[in-house]
Amino acid sequence: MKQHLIDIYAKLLEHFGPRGWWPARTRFEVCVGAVLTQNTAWRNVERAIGNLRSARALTPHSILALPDESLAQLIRPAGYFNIKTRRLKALVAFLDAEGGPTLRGFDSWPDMELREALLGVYGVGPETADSILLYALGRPFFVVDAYTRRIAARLGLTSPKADYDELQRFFCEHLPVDIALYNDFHAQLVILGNSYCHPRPLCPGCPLNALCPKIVL
DNA sequence: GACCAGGCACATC
DNA sequence: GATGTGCATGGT
Repeated sequence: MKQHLIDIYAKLLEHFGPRGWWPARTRFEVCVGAVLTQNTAWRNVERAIGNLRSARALTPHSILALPDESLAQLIRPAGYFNIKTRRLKALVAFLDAEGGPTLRGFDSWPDMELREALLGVYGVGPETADSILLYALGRPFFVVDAYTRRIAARLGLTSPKADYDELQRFFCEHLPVDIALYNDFHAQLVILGNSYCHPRPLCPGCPLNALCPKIVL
């Protein structure tokens, strides 16, 4: 199985090329995007981030200084704007207080302690925490999302009902601990999900068909 | 017009 | 502990 997962990654890499993720200009922007993309299509997040950039509100202090109503209007295209206003402010307050403007304050934190602290922030669940840990802070946490769950289930690797921790454990147990691999593998699963696994059945032409006969239509 | 999208907190049983 | 529900915009 260990080799199997690596083969799947190799096939994806060959097909899509390195993804160079996360799509953000700064580490802080990764954190903002991680909240805004909760249960939301990325193109809508891009509009919201574009609005924040135009308003020069892509810094911790500017976000914290904005009245809730103003922030909500800026992030409106990303949906759930009232909830996400609260979540964004809670996360930014934590990042600013503990990590400082460059997030360097986190450098001395052990991995698990940092994850627990993030999970304690309002609006930060396991996927948001792991996205921030991996893509903004360079920590070795495999990110599980809807695509990961769907694709792993279709490949017959995990149960469709597997919860977040089970899926994360599965990938971690069957992959070497490698931040660059975790980074690009997740990115590959997202591009695969967007390309072939939408809306429901896996399509002919999926680059995984050659490796995984179970998912051929 | 229905359904879906890179979740999470909270209520209820 | 498991399951259900609210949150909301924009694309297909």
